[in-house]
Amino acid sequence: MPELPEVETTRRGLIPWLTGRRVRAIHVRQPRLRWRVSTRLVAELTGQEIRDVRRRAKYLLLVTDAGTAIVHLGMTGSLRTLSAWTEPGPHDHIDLALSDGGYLRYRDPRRFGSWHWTRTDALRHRLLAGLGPEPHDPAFTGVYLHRRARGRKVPVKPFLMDAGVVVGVGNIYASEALWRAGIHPRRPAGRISEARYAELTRHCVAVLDEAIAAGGTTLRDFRDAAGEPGYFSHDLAVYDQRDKPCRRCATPLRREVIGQRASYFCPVCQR
DNA sequence: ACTGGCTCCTGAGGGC
DNA sequence: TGCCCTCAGGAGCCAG
Repeated sequence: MPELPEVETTRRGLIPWLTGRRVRAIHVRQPRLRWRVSTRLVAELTGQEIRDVRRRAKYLLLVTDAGTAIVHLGMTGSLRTLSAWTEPGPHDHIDLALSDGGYLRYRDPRRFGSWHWTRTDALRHRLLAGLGPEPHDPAFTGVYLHRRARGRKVPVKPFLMDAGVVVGVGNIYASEALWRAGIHPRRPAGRISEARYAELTRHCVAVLDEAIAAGGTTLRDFRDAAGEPGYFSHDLAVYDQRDKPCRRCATPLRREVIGQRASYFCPVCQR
């Protein structure tokens, strides 16, 4: 669930609670996430002061002098801050006890998320090394997308969701950006003009920015660091809106599976 | 190099 | 009320 806006909303909420705090202790109640949480992470993160909370793609980076914890929220993960201890629920897998008496609590019912530890430059970690540009990176342009798409037959929607192409655009915002750009999600990536790709990059950035401003999209699980849902759900033009009238042309919106993912679009104004 | 398909896991919601 | 089925915001990995 968390796409870039949800991860960024979480990051912004965590910063005032984490930076400058020391990790007093780590409680891993369930180490079996997407990958097993390493004992090395627990050993080396304990006692460290968190210098900064950064984000690369949908990964959150807890930066310390000894190394960096690389956290992914998967589909249902959330990080919450607690000012005092409360009894953990069944899916509260990891707690960081902080030096000010607070806690950072990781909840993830489906356990598709992950926690990694690296002593060196996190951006060179194998999970991050091959990622494409951030949507806000000046390198993310129509020229860039057009070049990357050359010869590709894959539908543009899964192309846009490929983190090797551009990061952070997941199933919701890919549908939204394509609707705004008037591009059919099934159109082969290699058959879109540079000008249309330029338009698409602008819509990607705009929809992600609007979602961040609204605190993200909560469909069911997402909560920010304070436990609050995001409000961008009200502004979704197509995602999860099957049969509702298109906001532009009133045609009933369609839902089709493209690349194994539910996709929502207007069959008339997206070409 | 691409492409499509599978996989990990739990819970919500709909139909009967 | 309960059972069964389908679906869910990610993305690494594999075979062809």
